[in-house]
Amino acid sequence: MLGERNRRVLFAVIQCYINAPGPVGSRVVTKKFSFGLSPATIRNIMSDLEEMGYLRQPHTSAGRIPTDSGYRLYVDTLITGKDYVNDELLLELYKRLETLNKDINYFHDRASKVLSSLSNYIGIIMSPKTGMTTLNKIELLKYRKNQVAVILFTDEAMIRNKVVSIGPEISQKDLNRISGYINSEFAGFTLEEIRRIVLNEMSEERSICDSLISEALKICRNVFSSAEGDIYVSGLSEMLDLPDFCDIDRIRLLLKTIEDKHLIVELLDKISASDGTQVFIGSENPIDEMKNFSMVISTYNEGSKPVGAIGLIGPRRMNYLKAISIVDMTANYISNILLDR
Amino acid sequence: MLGERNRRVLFAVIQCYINAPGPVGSRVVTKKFSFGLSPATIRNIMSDLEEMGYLRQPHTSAGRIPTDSGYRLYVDTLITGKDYVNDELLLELYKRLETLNKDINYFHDRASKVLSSLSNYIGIIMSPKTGMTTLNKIELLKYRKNQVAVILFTDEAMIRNKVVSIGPEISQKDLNRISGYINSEFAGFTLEEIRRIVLNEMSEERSICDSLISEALKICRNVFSSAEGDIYVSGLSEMLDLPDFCDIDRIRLLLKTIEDKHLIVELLDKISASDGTQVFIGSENPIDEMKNFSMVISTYNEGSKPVGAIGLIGPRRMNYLKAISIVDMTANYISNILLDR
DNA sequence: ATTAGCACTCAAACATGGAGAGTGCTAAAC
DNA sequence: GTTTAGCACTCTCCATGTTTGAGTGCTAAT
Repeated sequence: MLGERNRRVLFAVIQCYINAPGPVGSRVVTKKFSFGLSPATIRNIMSDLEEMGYLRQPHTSAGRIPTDSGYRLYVDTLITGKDYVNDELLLELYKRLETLNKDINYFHDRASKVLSSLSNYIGIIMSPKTGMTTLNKIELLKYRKNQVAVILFTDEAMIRNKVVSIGPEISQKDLNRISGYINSEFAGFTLEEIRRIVLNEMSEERSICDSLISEALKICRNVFSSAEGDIYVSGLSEMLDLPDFCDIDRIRLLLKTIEDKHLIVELLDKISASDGTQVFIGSENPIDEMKNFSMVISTYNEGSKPVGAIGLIGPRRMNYLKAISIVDMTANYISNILLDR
Repeated sequence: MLGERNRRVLFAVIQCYINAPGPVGSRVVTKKFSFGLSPATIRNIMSDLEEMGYLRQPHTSAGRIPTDSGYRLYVDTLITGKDYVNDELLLELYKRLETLNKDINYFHDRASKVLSSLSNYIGIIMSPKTGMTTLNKIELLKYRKNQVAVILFTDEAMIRNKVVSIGPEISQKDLNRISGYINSEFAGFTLEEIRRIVLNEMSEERSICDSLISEALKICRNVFSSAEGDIYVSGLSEMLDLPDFCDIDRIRLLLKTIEDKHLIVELLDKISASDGTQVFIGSENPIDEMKNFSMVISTYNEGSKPVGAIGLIGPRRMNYLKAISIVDMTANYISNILLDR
């Protein structure tokens, strides 16, 4: 088992490594921390830690760097400790998120910027997956000839609009009848449920006499079809300033993965079913392309229902303390805003 | 003046350089192109071209690479030639843009992806600057207590929505009166004009008795205040695959500029006042941070009015022929779609 | 159990030396 | 006069040593 002293040395190494990349030697540890032990003793301890798999040497006769299990131990201690809230950080965060209180529009965009600028890592926010959100009401507005604007209100205050082209011209009055019908029938259902019901209905009644209903169904299918959530990413450039990104191939891979989006959307989607803040360290990362990075992810809630996810992507050598704090606090802040309205 | 033969040699060098980075030597030119001249003669010509400022040597006894003025000459020839349309490319482009015909929603996103994937450079699209677009109609829909959803229809088929919090509760009936008033008063004006008028009105009648009008003005101010256009960027990762980006600092700078957006928005905004396809080569670039890159920009129109801009960002060593073709054709395609509806 | 001392190892930084590509110049050829 | 062959020269790139410094592991003394 891992003794208290060994653990303290491990954490010392991790902290050194987070502060400055590059293998950490025994002398450095004795200088920065006062263990009251000589470098030789530290060496022995570090050797033990290596055997246990918490540290590793990039090559013989270099210092040690933490392994993923080393980080894991460290992070677990942090999380159970829960003493990570930093007043200064909290204040800064609140200051920057304050505007969200006044104006909730485009909050994804702005909140992801806050995440990244405060942490210097990549901030991501996933808007509620359409499938999870429930319909508040729908409005159909005639726009031009043959075009209808569909305004979708959800209970989560996400509004989406879409222009749908229709065959025959429909009067605003008829549009009102359609929307009234949809609202009375479907309000409170999740968009995903509605999608399924509509698809069913369509396949059942292939030959619908009433052209109005047929048009209504067509509109519904169009609007409720795309069920994917969208993610907002920011802070790429800040992240490149970190010394970890001297390697161009890593940048390439990261950018590709992020531009692709679907892998991340998938992951965040799974996460948002669960609750609490999760940390993926390097190889723990479910996304293969990201096994060189760490992620801190949490969900934000509408009431008690998780509706979206936020997170940070950074190097393995991430400042986990800070990252976890930021993600945690931001998630809470957003949840509160959503609740208050 | 520049003789025909010299010009042909210059273009040969440029084409070699575009195909593969790295200084172009006299021998290579003679091998790839059949001028019927020996390397020595080519050397003399290249020396002349250097004196005229069209080529330069990165260091003594290396081959030549084109200067910005060299590229400029080349591009000008391309543009006046106008014979750059490539059938194969055209076909591919149309195939990919076809979906836009059916569903105009999110077309920025999709069109910028087409731009980038076809060119391997960065594709950008600027949505119509709000200031330029004209109001078709506005709809105010009651959403929750104290919240009104504002749906803004413009003549350019851009729809924007926003949630506005209001003080006292207003009935849907009153909202209809407000929107009716706005529509009758402002339809056909540009959003920028409306913004100015509203601001004026507010400062003039500080003490408005009718609380309804006062609320209406508040809503207007909120909705019409943000006049900035938004840009959509894609293809960063593809671009990194080019051999030009071995240097990490360039990537950093580029990413920063793109994330910042406002510089690019400003530029595209100026452009969209004018017409036609424009090319900025390296140092010609109005944006300082982008003086290591080239841009090809064009506008797309609603009828005869330019309403947005599209473009490509690539290395100086860009395939200008292809880039100009792609931008040109895409701009035309989008304009046609906007017209047809 | 801890520590001082010492030999050993390895990467990173710097220096050295062709090889190769390309130029500029001069003198000869057309 | 234009073009070309020939040759000396220059500069980068690459591979190969050499040095330096940080850091370890081991052993013997405390």
